[in-house]
Amino acid sequence: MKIEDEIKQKKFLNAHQKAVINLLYTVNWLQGKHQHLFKSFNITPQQFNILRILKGQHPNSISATEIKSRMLDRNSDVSRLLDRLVSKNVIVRKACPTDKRASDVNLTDAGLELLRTIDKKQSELDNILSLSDEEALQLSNLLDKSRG
Amino acid sequence: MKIEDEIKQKKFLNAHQKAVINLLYTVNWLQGKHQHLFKSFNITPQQFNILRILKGQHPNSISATEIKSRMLDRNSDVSRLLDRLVSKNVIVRKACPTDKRASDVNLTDAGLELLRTIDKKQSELDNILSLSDEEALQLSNLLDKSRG
DNA sequence: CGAAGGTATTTGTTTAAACAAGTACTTTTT
DNA sequence: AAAAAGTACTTGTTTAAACAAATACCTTCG
Repeated sequence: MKIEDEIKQKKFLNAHQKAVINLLYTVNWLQGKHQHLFKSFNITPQQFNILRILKGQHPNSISATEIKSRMLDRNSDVSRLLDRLVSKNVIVRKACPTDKRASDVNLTDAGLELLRTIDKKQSELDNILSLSDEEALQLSNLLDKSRG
Repeated sequence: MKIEDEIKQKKFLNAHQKAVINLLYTVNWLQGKHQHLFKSFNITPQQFNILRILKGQHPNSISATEIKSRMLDRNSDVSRLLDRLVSKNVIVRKACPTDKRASDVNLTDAGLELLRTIDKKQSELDNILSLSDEEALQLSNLLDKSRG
């Protein structure tokens, strides 16, 4: 369905404005799908984002600051996001031996297990976009270019 | 800058996954820009979204339900969003004469004035994306297709 | 060395999102 | 016409964002 019909706005000032609104609308739709999947595992998309980053690093640990720099939303309150993940027993925070200000964050066995479980449903996520591989690539390239 | 470098993740499972992550990342970036602009007017992007919908309708009124159906984020708590706009004196809520459950929402003069002021800065928004008109259109079409 | 400045993270506070449940109608159905 | 079902919100509550400020530690430089 075209964006004009989705939000019942027939006219846009120009192609840029239309693309911006379409981006905002589409990601909202996308986040809804993500939330639905993650909710069954009792985590939020942002929490999954952190788990994904930790997995890429596993079995090495990583600091909160480094996590923040890799997050999709860098304005996040990483400190309290980590608190929530600790209370779910999927990550652990240890004091960094070389820098007492910093913390080393790691996945727990339970965290790894959770990621494995989610991975099994990952296919549902990967095929959310109704695009061919070539179109997906084209979209990604346009997005890279969009950010200037 | 490519998404790989932005989030320091070199490998993606496939083109779909990369496009999904790029979408989430790009919109986050985009919302940051929007928030920065709207903050100077003391409103949130969602509040602006509602004002924009009301403007498209002006001088006619529109119900809360209809506003919700046109919003970019349809899960919003429209009721309290409208409360906040009322308390800022930019909209008014009247009882709908034909349906006592419904409310008629309208922009106030102050609301129109606010929109005019924002419009003057609109050009900053319209050129956020570093894309040609053709590319913007192409992006919009890919997004429409993405949602299936 | 010791002040000055930078970094990593936590904490506080205000505001908004998320989800469920309630209220007051209106419309449909029997 | 009265019960049942649907609609248009509103309210309550829990959880998370947003933004500013504080804390504790590291680094640098005179």
